[in-house]
Amino acid sequence: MTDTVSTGAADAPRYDFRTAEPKWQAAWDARGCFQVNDVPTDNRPKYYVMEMFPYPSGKIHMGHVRNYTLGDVIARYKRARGCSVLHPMGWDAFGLPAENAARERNIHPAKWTWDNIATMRDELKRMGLSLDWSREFATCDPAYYGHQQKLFLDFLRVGLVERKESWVNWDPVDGTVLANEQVIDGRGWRSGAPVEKKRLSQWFFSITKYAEDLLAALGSMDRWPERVRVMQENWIGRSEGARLHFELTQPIAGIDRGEVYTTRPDTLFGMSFLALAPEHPLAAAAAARDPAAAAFIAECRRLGTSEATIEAAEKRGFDTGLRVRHPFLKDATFPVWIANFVLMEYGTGAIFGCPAHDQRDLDFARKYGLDVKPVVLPPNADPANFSVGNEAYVGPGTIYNSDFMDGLDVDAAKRAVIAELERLGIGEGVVNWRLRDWGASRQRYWGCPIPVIHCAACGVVPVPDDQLPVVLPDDVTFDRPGNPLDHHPTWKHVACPACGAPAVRETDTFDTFVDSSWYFARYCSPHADVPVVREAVEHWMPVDQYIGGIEHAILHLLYSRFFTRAMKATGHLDVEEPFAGLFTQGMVTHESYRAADGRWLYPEEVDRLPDGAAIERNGSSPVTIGRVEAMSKSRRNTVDPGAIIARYGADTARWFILSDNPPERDMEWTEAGVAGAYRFTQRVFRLVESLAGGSAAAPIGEPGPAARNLRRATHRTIAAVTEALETFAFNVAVARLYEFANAIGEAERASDEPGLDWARQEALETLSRLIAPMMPHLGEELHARLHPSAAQLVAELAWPEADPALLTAETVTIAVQVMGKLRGTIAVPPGAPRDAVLPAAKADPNVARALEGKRVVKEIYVPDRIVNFVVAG
RNA sequence: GCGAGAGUGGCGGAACGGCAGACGCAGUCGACUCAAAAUCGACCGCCGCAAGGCGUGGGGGUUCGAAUCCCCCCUCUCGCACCA
Repeated sequence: MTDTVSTGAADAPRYDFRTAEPKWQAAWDARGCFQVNDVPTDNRPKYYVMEMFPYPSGKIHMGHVRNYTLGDVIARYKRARGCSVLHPMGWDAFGLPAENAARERNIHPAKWTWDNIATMRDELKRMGLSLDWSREFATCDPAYYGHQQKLFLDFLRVGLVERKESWVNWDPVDGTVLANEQVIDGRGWRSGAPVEKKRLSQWFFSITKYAEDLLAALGSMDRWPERVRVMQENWIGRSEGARLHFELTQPIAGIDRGEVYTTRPDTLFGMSFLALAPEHPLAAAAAARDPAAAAFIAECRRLGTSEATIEAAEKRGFDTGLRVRHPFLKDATFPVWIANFVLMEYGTGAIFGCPAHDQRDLDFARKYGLDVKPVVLPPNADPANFSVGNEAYVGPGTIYNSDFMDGLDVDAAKRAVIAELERLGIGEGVVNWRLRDWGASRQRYWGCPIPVIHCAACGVVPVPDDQLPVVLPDDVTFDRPGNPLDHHPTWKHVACPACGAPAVRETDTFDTFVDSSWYFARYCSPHADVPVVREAVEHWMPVDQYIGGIEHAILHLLYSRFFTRAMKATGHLDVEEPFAGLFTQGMVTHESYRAADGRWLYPEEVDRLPDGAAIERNGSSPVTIGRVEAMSKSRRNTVDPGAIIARYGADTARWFILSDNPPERDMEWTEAGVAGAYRFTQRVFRLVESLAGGSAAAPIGEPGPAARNLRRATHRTIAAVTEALETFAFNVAVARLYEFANAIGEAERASDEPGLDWARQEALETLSRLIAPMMPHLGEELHARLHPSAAQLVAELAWPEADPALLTAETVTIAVQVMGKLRGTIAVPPGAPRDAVLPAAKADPNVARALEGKRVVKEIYVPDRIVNFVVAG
């Protein structure tokens, strides 16, 4: 055949993604390319890749596109590498926005949610993701949440769930309780309203029972980002110290002592006061007899955690007039204060204050004129002169002024004092955790009902398994504040399953984080009539690669780790860690635009001028170009994926999003970048068109140099792209494919030498397959054009293998340095011997000039890399 | 304050201790066009006419050789933050 190099023709064939993309999506679908069995029927290695499932808020956004593209590249690559790949998708479908829509627009939350799911499913399908759609589910479906109720009841049976009264975070705007994890800087994570403290009866998952294990396991999770592990570590917050009690000189309201937790028991002799959290029972006892104390406590509560944050530096206290005895100093007593900086949630809600060696205690002591008595002497300090000013001494040193601890260092003193406290029976060494149990009750309609019944006679009665699922009623109204389930005329009134007497259903629903704490397990057997089928989860779990945003570093990921352990404890599965590998992607950002009158403008409302300035599209008034920041509706710097896919195709969107930068960093979405990616799809298509479908035979004799070089480029690209995909360096994989396309284009221009078409055929075929994880539709289209009668799709083909013999170039260029500075390059065969290379290096004119008149004292030669002459003088 | 990460052309970014800036975007010039778009070709770190010099946040060090390893410092981003 002859080479018909079509370059630059105006009528060059154009890749029509509008017909190609639906065509290949239908082909994958028809052949069930991405479906796997719950329990394997072959012995291929399993690979479970999953992205965080979306909340069906309306339409997909660019963050989804990035997330699902990343996962899809991995899924397609692993499939080509011979794995049986589980790649599922579903919907995190319960949540407050659905109720807000109901209140604001009078749409039922279920309808709003299912309509959004339909829209978003459609959009995801247009992306050409290699998902097993037969596993799709939504968490708002009783077929899902009924099993969640079963899990809850199982957890209840083994004591991993309990109902207890506690101080909770109350969001006055959303009208619900929030978990600690959902309070950001003292404000509700959704509403942004200052959170109040309330005492309520709530359901708690006993996540603290696994504190030790959740922390210890982080150490071996080497495929998680360091960042996330550290965040979880801090959140779990292990500390070692002592718990001890102080006797009150006079009991109050039946209380005769106060218990504190400290990590510095070695400073016990430096005590000058005891401080209570405002919510502490002893504080309440003091308030009961002293209106001033009550007023102080009320003031603390009114300020709440939110404004307390703003006033963080301001320490406030109230002296109750109570006094406690020191455990070791016979006659010493100390005042008991209520202090706003002591947290009821941590330790025992009470501390002993040692101002000399704790900055907070020192600030407090200075403000209220309390004693400051040093008991740790810094190295080389003079005990007669050492004193503490406005900075507490928290470093190492020798204990003094401390009776039996005198002369010990800090660690030895801690051991000594704990031993003494234990001997006297007034305290003990303990490990303390910052982690709290997970309060999961929410006073909301659009969530999974908590399957218990409250009976006046029997107490809390679990709903019997055979009455599950407890289904949400459809006929609810949103015309008044509060929980519609509670307002419903009949739903909550049921007979007690134990005694048959009239009883009341629990009207709280679960925190939606419960829904997402086990969905990865449900995907393994999504249609089973039990929560999970053991055989299926044992085959597929853990998730080999989980991908999502960093914003879930604590909440979702920690809850899921807990749930997996609890499911193991209740016999549902047999793994501890749900996610063996975790990848956290960066955000998608965009420039923001502002009109002269301050209105934010969408990118499509703005035109860029050649000089870089911007004007409004319909009016030519100037536009201020703002910062590049995360896409958000409020700043209107969003780009609708649906519009991009309609205009450029899914492959272009996928290619650009992968090519821009490393996936863990924030990427900037730009129109120019998308256009560049689109041009590449057309260029690659033209390369294949130019070969015009024939299959070229191998040459009889030795192929020409252009053919040989192209073959080497082909095999080196296979190796390079493989390596890049293995390490998540998708931007590098893209770069290697650009280079490869350039190499193919160059070969095209070579003379019609023997074997060139044959080498081009191999190159293009390889290109179609290497490109397919990123641009699957284009990959199929190229493959079909190269092999019009092919029986298999690229999606069904194995990954190309690089021939090791073709991985090195025929000649290598070696850099020649003199004293570490580059003076020239020489071309030699790979692995050329030292005594052939060094004379050639010296013969290079530039090198010769640099060596002139110098004495070479050392010659460094690293084969295929470098020559370096070290000279004297 | 504590912790984690990052500083490389106009921009995004490449680079087992071995030719810094691959690849893309933007830009410049040229070809093809009546013209434009598209396409194709060439150029594209800084200073310099050139020879050459200088260059990976700054300063030291190790090495024949450092963006890369070690020490000190600076800046930025993110997370946590009264946790006793």
